[in-house]
Amino acid sequence: MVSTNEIAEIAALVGDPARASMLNALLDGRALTARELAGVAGITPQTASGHLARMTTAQLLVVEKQGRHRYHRLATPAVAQMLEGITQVVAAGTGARRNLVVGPRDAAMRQARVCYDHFAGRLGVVITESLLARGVIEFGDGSGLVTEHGLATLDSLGIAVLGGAAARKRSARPLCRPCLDWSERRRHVAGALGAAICAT
Amino acid sequence: MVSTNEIAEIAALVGDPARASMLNALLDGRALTARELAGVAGITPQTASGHLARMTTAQLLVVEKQGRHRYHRLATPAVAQMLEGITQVVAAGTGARRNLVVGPRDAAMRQARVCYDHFAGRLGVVITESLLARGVIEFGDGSGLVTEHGLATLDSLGIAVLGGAAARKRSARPLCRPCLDWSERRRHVAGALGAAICAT
DNA sequence: CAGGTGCTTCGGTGACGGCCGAACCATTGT
DNA sequence: ACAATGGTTCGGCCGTCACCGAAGCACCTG
Repeated sequence: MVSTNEIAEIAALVGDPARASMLNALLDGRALTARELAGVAGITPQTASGHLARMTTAQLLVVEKQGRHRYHRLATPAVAQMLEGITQVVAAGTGARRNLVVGPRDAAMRQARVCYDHFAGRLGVVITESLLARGVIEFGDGSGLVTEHGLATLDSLGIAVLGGAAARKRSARPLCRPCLDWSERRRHVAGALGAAICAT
Repeated sequence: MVSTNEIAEIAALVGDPARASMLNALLDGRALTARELAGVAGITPQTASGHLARMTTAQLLVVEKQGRHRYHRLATPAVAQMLEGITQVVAAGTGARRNLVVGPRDAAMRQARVCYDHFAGRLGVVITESLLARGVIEFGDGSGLVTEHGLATLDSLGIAVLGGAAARKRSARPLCRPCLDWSERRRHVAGALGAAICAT
């Protein structure tokens, strides 16, 4: 059973303005650093660090250390849904017709959304499906790769995936990584390939 | 736009163990008094009164004064959904398979649930649909009534809707009121008729 | 009109927690 | 190896808020 104390614990975490700002900034699925989150919350980095640590131990966030940066992201889609639920209550309290304004914008958001630097949402999923069907990319478990055939195809489309063979080995960033989208619950292309497509 | 401060304000309200207990006790749609809520929260009535006042001004609760009692109830279904969302996060954090335990019980809950004193859930909706199809009741906007034909039908089923003609006029309580169910989002019979059917 | 009950308001106390300054690790680049 | 940068930990300050005792208000009942 879920005790009320646990509910209060989670709610209290969201109940601080600084933490609420950070969670809100992470709502679109991006992964931000502690400094960036401190900026949006209007607090110093050391204070933000404490907040982030607490939210991470409470399973609200997950960290992904990458070099000297630590990217923070919402742990599960359930967290986003919870925030959505709270927002609904706020909207219902401050004025009922607020939904009419948010509704269309939200629908457009779901359609073509940018997740950090690559396409997400329905558009991103469709693109990914197409690339998979044409044999341009392949997905393993937790990783992805671009086929030789796919590399040529992308070049012909004017998508510069890599600067050169040298850069290919240097780049610590995964070239093609599956990323589970929240609204669609399906994989889409992330990593350098996703960014390149998005730039094009 | 919904500011993060408003989100934090609402979340902070839920973030207190005492208030979370009270909200949890009100989750099934019942209306409880301040004393009862103080009991479930384990605090004195005067402390509970302060909590209830704050939640009422924040539009989380509505009060219904009835004699010297003051019944407190969740203001909107959105509040219940918000609590549901928080609970989901708690369940996801404390162990993923918790849903397997809660799931069946929750499903049974959705099937035949009692909302204060009348049927809700899927069973309640089905009954209501049936009554509507047979012309026993009719729904307007925000109110409902029992037809003459329906009164006879209910009598033949052994459902004592009214004690007598005198009681019919006395009762300040609406005889048949549509009540929007949370899980089904569809109307079901509330009021005295719902209570009578439930008793039978 | 008393007497009783439910509820709220007021005052004071205590503790939890957010905040920042300063010092301390870790990683990168020159 | 040495600065530089991002991030975390520690110590102390201060505001906010939950809590209860006591008194006051509102409403039923005899």
